[in-house]
Amino acid sequence: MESKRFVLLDIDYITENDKAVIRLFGKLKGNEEGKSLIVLDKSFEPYIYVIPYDEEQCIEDLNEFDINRIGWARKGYMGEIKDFIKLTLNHPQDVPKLRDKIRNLDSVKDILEHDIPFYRRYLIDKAIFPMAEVEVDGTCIDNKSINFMCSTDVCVFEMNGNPKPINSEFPELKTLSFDIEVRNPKGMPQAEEDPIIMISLSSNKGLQKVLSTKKSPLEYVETLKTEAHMLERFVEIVKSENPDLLMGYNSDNFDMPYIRNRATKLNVKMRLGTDGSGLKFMRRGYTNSALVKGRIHVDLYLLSRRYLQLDRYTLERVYKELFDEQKVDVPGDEIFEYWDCGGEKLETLFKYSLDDAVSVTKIGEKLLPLSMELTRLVGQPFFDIARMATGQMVEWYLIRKAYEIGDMVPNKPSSSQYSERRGKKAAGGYVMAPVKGLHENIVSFDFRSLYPSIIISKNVSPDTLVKEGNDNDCNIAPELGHKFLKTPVGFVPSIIGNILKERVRLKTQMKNAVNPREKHVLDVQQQALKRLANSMYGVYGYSRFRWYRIECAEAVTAWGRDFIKKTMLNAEDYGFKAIYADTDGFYATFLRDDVELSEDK
DNA sequence: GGGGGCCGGGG
DNA sequence: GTGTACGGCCCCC
Repeated sequence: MESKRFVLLDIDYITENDKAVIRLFGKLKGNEEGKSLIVLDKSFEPYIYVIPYDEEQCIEDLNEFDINRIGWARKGYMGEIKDFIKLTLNHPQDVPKLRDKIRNLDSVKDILEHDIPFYRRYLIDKAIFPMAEVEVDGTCIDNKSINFMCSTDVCVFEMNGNPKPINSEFPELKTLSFDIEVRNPKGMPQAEEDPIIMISLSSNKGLQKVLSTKKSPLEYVETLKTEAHMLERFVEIVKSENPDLLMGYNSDNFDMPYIRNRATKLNVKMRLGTDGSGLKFMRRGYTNSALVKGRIHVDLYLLSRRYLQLDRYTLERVYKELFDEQKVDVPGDEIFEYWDCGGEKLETLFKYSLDDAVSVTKIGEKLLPLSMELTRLVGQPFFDIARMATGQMVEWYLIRKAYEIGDMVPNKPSSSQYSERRGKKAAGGYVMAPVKGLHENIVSFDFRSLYPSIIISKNVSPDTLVKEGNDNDCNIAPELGHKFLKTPVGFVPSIIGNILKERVRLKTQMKNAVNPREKHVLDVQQQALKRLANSMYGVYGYSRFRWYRIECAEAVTAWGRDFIKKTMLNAEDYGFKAIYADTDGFYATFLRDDVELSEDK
């Protein structure tokens, strides 16, 4: 028995002898620093909860199914502590197979926690976080015995017991950015016909290279005989560089699928994964994502859309925004001409291609830290976080917190619940149309984190919402009259409260920090908390969310409107006349100068 | 004003 | 994969 300490990069599961085996992908720390690791855990089992109408009958009915075992669990649910049947199944895929049959039993009222993917369940139950360090005990196993082909030098390790989370610093990751150029003389590239002519690579450790089938005096150009050789060389470089992150721009929907299609046509195996596996594609709603096992493929287009507020999100535009520099530009429909022409034109194309990959590396350096912190906060894989809307992050954060305090996680809405919810919409924030004209002496007022503050101060939460009760014990929302218990502190308010407290702590620490790098890390951490707190209100109003409660959404905005209107009236007494208001702040002109300016809020 | 359709990025 | 999730803008009635 030995132990391994590593940065947890990613997680999935495979099936061996009809049983699920969790795989933790990591980078080793300590004396084998930098080597890739795959930890296997064969001991984790899928489970769901059942609320019975008739316990005895229910257990009898459940025994008819091919399930592993039946037990009991005590959990908090809708503000009460209750006992639930815990059903342990043989395989994660038995859950979607059996859940409808179980739910439809006459002895069953409902089933719970049947829609939490197995790998996510693992991270939550074992209290481990991606992008942080983990320690495991176990034994190394022979690499070849698991039929891993063409893998990078990787340690495969079978785990005993539980993984231990290590309180660790922000890990330093190796990134490799890539970009392809295609010869497409007729409109948009068609993988059936148009070959890849260049693959540019750029790492955060100094590698800069362009693979191509044409020659160039430029020292960073490496010429390969054929397109197939170029793809093989790309795989070779990824293996030798062994990056943790593979980055592209719109690579989920362009580069990766294109590479896959060309590689299939040319019969090249793109074994980019640390387990020797090829490219995989997942449908995620309206779009695709491309994944490489053991490395994290990040598409910066998605992150740019999430974190930057721009009119357009071309690589050029994003780069300009972050670095205020113009990139080399070659119009897409002229690339084939630059390529065919040769000479200086070709040289420009090489430069452009490398510049794209280098820009991706630089943009990554700006955008990745926030996603990293959100990953460490929410506790779901970086791959998922980089493709998740903030509202979803909030939900997964709450799911983890619910598990920590022994609360049951509400179900996702069924399609009928969803369509019913979609019909209702909570009224929004107060908006006052701007007063026309040129104004002078403008003052702006805004509430710091208005909605999070309301949720906390009014204890707005699904588990504190009451239909009946003594008004004295309740906060009552204006306009609508929704009531919320003053005590105990609700689930969502307590979590937002902790987030805001932690944020204050980080900001103080930040102010006192001397080291600029430390300051920056703390700043990103507090930004991540801010994002999470500010999005938390959304879980009440978005029809797809588990903690959806229209009364909570309505109450929050009603209090918000109430506060801002009262503040505007109040401000008039001090000589301010509001000229424009929106949700959590307003602009006013100062009419009198005999009153001293007071602090806002 | 509200529902349906389309598009984003990439070459 | 304990799958199938966007949001803004334009057009048209």
